[in-house]
Amino acid sequence: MGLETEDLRQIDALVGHRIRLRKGEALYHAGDRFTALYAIRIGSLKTAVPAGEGREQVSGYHMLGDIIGLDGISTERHGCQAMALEDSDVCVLPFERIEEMARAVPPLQQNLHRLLSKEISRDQGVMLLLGTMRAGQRLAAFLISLAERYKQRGYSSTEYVLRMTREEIGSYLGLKLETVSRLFSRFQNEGLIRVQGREVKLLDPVALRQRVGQRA
Amino acid sequence: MGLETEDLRQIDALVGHRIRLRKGEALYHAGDRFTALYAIRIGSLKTAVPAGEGREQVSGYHMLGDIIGLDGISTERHGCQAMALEDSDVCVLPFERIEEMARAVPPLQQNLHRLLSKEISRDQGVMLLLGTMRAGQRLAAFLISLAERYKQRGYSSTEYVLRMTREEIGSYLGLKLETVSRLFSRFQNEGLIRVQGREVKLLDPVALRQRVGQRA
DNA sequence: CGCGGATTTGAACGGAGTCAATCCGCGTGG
DNA sequence: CCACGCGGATTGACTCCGTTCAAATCCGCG
Repeated sequence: MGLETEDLRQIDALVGHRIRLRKGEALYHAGDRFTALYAIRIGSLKTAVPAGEGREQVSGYHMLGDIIGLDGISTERHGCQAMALEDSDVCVLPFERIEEMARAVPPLQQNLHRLLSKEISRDQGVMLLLGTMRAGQRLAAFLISLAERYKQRGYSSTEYVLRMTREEIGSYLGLKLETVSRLFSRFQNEGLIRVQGREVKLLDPVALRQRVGQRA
Repeated sequence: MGLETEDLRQIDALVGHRIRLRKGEALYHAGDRFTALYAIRIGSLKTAVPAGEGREQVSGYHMLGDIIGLDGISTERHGCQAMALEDSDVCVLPFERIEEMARAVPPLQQNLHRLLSKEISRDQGVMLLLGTMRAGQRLAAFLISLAERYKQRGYSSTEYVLRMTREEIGSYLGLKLETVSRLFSRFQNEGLIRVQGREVKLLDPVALRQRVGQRA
């Protein structure tokens, strides 16, 4: 996901400019011409793929250090929309310049490949979640994955604030918002978490993790 | 998905050796060390990611010209298993050599990036399928996608032989094998297709395509 | 020719969706 | 300052699609 500090310095060398986004503002839309990748420096974004008839599915939640836009390379057009979930700041990484530098700097080339491959692995994880897990397992997996990502970034791994609505979480997990809401309540009753609106505290991460692997 | 003839010639230059696979034989397993990508020259393979407790989910069906193994780059280990669905032949493309050549030959570099990005787009399509579609829509989408891929390769786009069992198809689509079987029967009763075992004929591709987009 | 895996089909169950009512929190304007 | 409005969240009742369990049949292959 994120890159090492060493690599960040390399990245800095090819940064174009920065873009400020207000909450709810789109960085790009599905169908827009692809020219660059974007590194998140402040805030968080969701990506959503069009699902016909104006509907859409949330395909990812991205935070500090994440690099987005990778799916646009093949068609030269973005396949999804990226929207700020809060006021955010992203760096523009012109892709042509990335390719140039990747040719000259092998470690950067490797990082790029790893980045792309990691995204593939991430997507496979989501496919597994959507294809084989029950609703409760999905939400548990989601909460744990968030915890791990916050931890990596130096934040608390047991307490965080959701940036997405119940509906967006549901869309991401292939569930309806009512189901997500009910599961939050159930997890709270079972003493696994404490929820209040978007504030979440994981009271029993171990039990939560077990939930992911079991058939209930 | 596949590459142009021009590119295939480039690829040929970096081919290692060939591997012959018998039906049911694995090209690699999840956890195996990653060293190369593989181009399918004859036959077809499925990829499957482990899903805990010996279970697994089919994550892809790959045929002539497809290149597999992309998810192993980031961790240097394969994240899934690749198994031949029939006697097959694959070319080994040592990844180190690919990276070398990509540095020297920009068009090859671009192809590699496109390849990786295309895989991400494909996965997003599957996520959409698993996250938003009903069972009937999923199978219809699957049948159509197969038709398109066969067409691209010069085969009939309305008549083909499934290489996967009902169970494997179900696993790929997030359904149980009984559901897949029932849907085949229903589609046949509705005059959309003709099925006999693994032989499928699309009688009304247009209606089938409509099925994907509607809420039933 | 017979075995075993794959497929089909039926009946009953249950988990998540749908529809609907209510509540909560927050920004906005009177 | 506070009442109002509105989007988001919660909760309940009921429905329905896909699963589960079970049995029968088909079929490829040794």
